[in-house]
Formats: sequence, C-alpha cells, structure tokens
Amino acid sequence: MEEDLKCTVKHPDIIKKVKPQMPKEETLFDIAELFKVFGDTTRMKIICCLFESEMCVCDIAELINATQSAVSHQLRVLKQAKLVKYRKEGKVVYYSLSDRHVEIIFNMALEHIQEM
Amino acid sequence: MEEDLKCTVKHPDIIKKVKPQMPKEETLFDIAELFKVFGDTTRMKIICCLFESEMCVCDIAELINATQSAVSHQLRVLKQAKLVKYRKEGKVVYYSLSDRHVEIIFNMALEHIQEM
DNA sequence: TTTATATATGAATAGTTGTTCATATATTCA
DNA sequence: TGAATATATGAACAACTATTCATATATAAA
Repeated sequence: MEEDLKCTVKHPDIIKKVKPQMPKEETLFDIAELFKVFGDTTRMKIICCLFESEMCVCDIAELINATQSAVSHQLRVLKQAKLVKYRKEGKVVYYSLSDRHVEIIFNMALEHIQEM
Repeated sequence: MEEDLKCTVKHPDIIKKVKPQMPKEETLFDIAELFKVFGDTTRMKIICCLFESEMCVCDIAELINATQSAVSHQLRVLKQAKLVKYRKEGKVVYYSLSDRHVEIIFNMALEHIQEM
C-alpha cells in the first residue's frame, strides 16, 4: 500500500511557464478520442478505401476482406467521430470521407512512419 | 453458427480500381499503431508538455498530475514509437519530442476538432 | 404480400491496455 | 560504504474494444 514516491520538482520555473500553455483538459481528451478512432487497422483500411471515392458497405467489406457486420460496426464509430458521412440510395448506403483533414492527418502519419 | 451473410459486390469496377491503390497491409498496420499511441489522454498531455521544452520525468508528472510510474510507463510507449527521445544528466532523464511531425499531427487533429 | 437483399445492431466473448503497487536499478552525496 | 533520490519495470487488475453470431430493420422486386 505504498504510495508512488513523489520526486521533488526540479524546474519550478519551467513548470510555471509551460502550465498556462497547456491545452484544456477537455481539448486533450477530444484529440485523444479522435486519434483512438484512427488507431485501428480495420478503420484505417476503411478510410483508405474512401480516399478514392464513396463506397457502399458491401464493397468496402469485400475490398478489405472483412465481414459486413464488422465493417458496419466500424463505420458507426467513424460516423460518430464525424470522419465519414453517408447517403442512402435504396437499400444501398454509400459512405464517404466528411472532409479533407482525414487524408492530411493520414499522410502526415505516413510520412512519419517512412522516415523512421 | 450462421456465417455473416455476404452481400453481393455492387461495383466491381470501383473495387478493381481502388484495390491497387490501397497501401500495403503492413503500412496500414504501422499507421494504426502510431495513432494508437496518440490515442491516450495521458500520452497526449505528455506530448503537449514537450512542445515547449525538454522536461524531466518528475516535472512532467507534476505538470500533468500523474504518478511518476504512470508517466514512466507511458514515456516508454512514446519512446518505442520514436515520438520522443531522451538524454540523461546524472540521475535526471530529460525527454523531448523526436521531431516536428508530432506537433504537426497534433495541430491537424486540433483543427479537425475545432471545426466540428 | 412474400421473398430476397443491404445494412444496422445487441449481446457475448476474447484480447488489449492503462494504472497501481512494489520493487529494482542507477546515480549522487555524505 | 550507506542513505537518498530519480527513474524504470514486472505483475496484477480493471476497464475498454473489436469481432462474431444472431437477428432486426428497411427497401426492392416478384
């Protein structure tokens, strides 16, 4: 039941300077939530499909070799994060990226990966 | 034990066009892994601390109000993802961002959040 | 209205992950 | 050498998440 030993602060001046520059707790939470959505291979694949054009659920499933159900569940997550939008045409639902940010964020990560 | 019903492909032409443009499985996996690292509030806070200047473990812990142990564990994750680097000075270990990409990716996400 | 098909969704499960606690290691100083 | 301090790390646990299976809903066509 030992508490985690606290080290003593080394640079109170730096802490004092950095503290007010930190984004709000809520903002950091939202950003982490957004990245969480990107942080899954299935969702990443879905996003990549949509770089080219809108696509319906069953074509996505076929393309990334996943079940319709899995794709549908993940599309819901992407929809909630406002990363994709959709339109219905009869029975078929077409999904597409909701804005260009998604691709920019993706490419930035790709660059980082490739430099490592 | 019913298999997930497969829908029939709607647009074989689109699939044929998109398929070769998809990044390699391995690349997508790596990118998702990278985003996973960003997808945690504690790690996000640590990263934000380091935008301003290098910082030692106990100052980070104090600044984001977390235990030394939690910070240390998360710094290891960030280190493994090559998002931070460190230098040792006696007992004290100073961490800093390993490149500017981190800040760019962060800002892109911030923009996305703020437009929603 | 019945049948077939596209998509969505609830529940269960297995796997993953973050924190905590306890302790190890490394370094400095007396 | 011994005490104090900074950091790292292993194990355990709780919380979360992605997939699967089963089924519901919605639309179209016969």
